[in-house]
Amino acid sequence: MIRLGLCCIFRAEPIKFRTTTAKRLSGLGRDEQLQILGEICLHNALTLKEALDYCLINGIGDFRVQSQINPLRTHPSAGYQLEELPDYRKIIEIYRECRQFNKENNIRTTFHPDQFIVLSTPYSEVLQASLAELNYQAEIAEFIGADVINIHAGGVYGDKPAALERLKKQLELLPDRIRSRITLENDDRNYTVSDLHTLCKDLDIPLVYDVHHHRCLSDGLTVEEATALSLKTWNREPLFHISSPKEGWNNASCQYHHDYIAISDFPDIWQELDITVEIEAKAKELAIKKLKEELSDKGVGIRLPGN
DNA sequence: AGCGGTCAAGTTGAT
DNA sequence: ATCAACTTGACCGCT
Repeated sequence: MIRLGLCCIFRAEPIKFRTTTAKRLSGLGRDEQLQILGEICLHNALTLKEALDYCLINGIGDFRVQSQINPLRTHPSAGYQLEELPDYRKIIEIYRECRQFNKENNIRTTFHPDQFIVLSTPYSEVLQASLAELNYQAEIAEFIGADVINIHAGGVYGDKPAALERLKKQLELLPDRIRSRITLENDDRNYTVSDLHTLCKDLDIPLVYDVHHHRCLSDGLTVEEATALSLKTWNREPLFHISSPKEGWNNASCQYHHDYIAISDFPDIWQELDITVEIEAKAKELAIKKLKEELSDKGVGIRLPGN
């Protein structure tokens, strides 16, 4: 059974998360900044609940929460703690309601911090900023019951083994709230499944297999082999990613995501697995609807939320 | 109301 | 040395 995952936002549904910028806040007093940030965080908490409601009604069993659910949370000047926000009790209460809702309805949630989180970095300032961001996302993950915080391995710095060694060391030092949720994903520039699976096995870190990245940056493994290696790293329902290239597989720039998923890009070998597949397609919920119908037509079971 | 310019962060690689 | 590409819209400020 395949659990389909929606990533962060909607294409057609009027479910909108808000954000702001440090520049906009920079001219304001601290109280005014916190007022605005508090309004946005409250709005985003309510919007998260709306998104989860949508998932339940529409047979989507997994939702990826965007990193900016608390905008500028760890920014050097505008950053804040939840407790500083005017409505923080209400915000936390809504997160807890989301957790309960997800538990009752079998909806999985995940986080995917973006490219600025680099545990392989040799620079202590980059590392500290990365850890602060992971800590924030882990706090929200704990509130809402998310079991995955998925990151990339980061840069190479001209020496991949050394970079992997730094990554390994930092992973081992993570506090449990982060460590128990952290996963590593193969990317389309530097680190493949082949590069990562040993580290993942050694540290019991699940490997999120992105088959699109694998097709962009090959490592000699077949899709079947990479799938098998990744599956072995999971102690719970495995999480994989898929997308289709905007310009087709023969184009040099294969990294751009298409609006929809071509059913031919969905690996045959995945069809019989019990996995979560997050759908990285720009048409968002519309792409999931289409893929869900096409998979069902092929007889592939879809794990629906709701019971 | 509509549109264009702008937005925290790291790393790589093209120019 | 500089800067676009990752991804990606949402928001502000100007017509």
